[in-house]
Amino acid sequence: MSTENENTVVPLSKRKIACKDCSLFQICLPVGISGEELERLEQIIQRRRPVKRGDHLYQGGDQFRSIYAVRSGSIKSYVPTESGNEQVTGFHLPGELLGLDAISNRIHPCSAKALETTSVCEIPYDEFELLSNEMPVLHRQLITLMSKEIFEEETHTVLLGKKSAEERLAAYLFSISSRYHRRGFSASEFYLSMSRNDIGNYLGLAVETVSRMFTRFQEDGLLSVERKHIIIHDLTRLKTLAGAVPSKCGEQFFCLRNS
Amino acid sequence: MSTENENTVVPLSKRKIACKDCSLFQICLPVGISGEELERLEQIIQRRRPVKRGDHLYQGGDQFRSIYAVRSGSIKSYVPTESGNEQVTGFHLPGELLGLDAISNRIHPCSAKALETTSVCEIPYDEFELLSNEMPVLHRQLITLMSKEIFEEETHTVLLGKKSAEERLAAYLFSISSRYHRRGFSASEFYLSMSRNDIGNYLGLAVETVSRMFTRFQEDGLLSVERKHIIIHDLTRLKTLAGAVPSKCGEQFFCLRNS
DNA sequence: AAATATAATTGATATTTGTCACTTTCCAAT
DNA sequence: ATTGGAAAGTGACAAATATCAATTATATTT
Repeated sequence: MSTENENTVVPLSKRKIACKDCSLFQICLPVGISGEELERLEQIIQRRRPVKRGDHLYQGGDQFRSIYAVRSGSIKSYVPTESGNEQVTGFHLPGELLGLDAISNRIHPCSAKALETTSVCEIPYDEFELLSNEMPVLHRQLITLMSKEIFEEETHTVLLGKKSAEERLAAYLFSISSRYHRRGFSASEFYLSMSRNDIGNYLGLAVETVSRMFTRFQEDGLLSVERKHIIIHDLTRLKTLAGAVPSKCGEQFFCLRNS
Repeated sequence: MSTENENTVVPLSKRKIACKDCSLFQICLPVGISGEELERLEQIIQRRRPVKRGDHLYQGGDQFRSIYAVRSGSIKSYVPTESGNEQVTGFHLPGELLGLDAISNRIHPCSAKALETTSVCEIPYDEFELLSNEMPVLHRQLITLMSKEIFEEETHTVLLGKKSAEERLAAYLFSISSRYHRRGFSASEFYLSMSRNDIGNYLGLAVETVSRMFTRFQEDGLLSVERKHIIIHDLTRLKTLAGAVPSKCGEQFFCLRNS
């Protein structure tokens, strides 16, 4: 079962850091939400005590109660399958939401596990719904974020359906790089919080293949890799290696996460 | 460019068939929308003249204006890539929506092409938005449908990431069967409106592999296939062959489309 | 700090599926 | 009805990646 009730939750409004002061504000709530609206939203947002590496935010099959926004750290979403393997469906970095796939069914189809010590904002969905009746801007913002998520999933479908192992890893690294960059971190140097196993799983590749690709990229001088520490030497070439981009969308494609 | 402006559009309210009389009502608008609310929604819904096989509803890169619901026929969504190939991202049967991936960006990342003569309801998004401000139930319904779509995409990610060619085709046929069944058609006998090429593309397989799998299934007595005409002889075995299902979600998984 | 378990890497080999070439069947246009 | 072209099916072969096995490096625990 979920660890949901084992952690103390504290209303965000009673803590020092409010949304308007949060460094993720622009990413998490990009539309114009006015001061008063923001205050009311904050009253329902709860900040959980940080979850430790390996802890679950929720598990597949759990009742759906809240959606979550990552504040710091990172979360892996995966579909636990009967056979015991899992399929990793996504990684969530600061400013990104998770749990959106459970709204319709009120049951989490995925599990969500912290890859490191991670803190999240919890948004109890029933309260969010209630508030949204008076503040349509909240619904609109959720719809926008869900549309982005659908787009991201399609992008991943292209990756799994069309790309070679090399293109997959390149696309993956480029995506992580862009997302970190957006958050004010270096685009060319970062730590991967996920294991090679998780990366391979997410990309539909064997761990060994991921290792070999890292080795190849390093031999080619594209990047330096030492375990989880990555330095990209040529971002342009990385993007090229990542391959096929939807035509006509042009830069839109790569900039979506950043807009 | 899009064919969007080449077709005559007629307000649905001026036509004989209204939502409440539509056989897809339960599928397209499953939540309780009251009589008055429905009428107001219908006033903005437009029914396009049927689109012919091969015609586009919109193309990748087009400006986003509306979301669409399929009334009859079928639509293929695909990401056109620079290299000229495409990645098929989904098939839309009667009662299903498309265009949800374009809401955030206001540009269609995918193209949508009719697989046969198809009629759709067009929902101009700006007007839908305006109406939703007064009728939060509309927003709620859209959010529910988007959540389902995200879930479906995750299911497809599991297919592409973990399943063998045999499992992929079995899962595909089972999905189509369930969706037709839900619409009051036979679960065991149907026509596939999409080509082997499209199926293979969608499933991340070569056309030839799809052909071989059909042959194998037929030799095994699982089904009869004659071009696009399919008769499933053993739905239970088909479901078993389709393989991995998220644990704990149990029947939820397969019943989602039906609830 | 040592011991143990976990994760990552590398090489050798196997397997699945893709590619290519060709044939057959079907559908649509004349 | 005929014909041309696309779609589907089949076999032979190739290639990419998975699997297996072994080693090394790195965390984690005691």
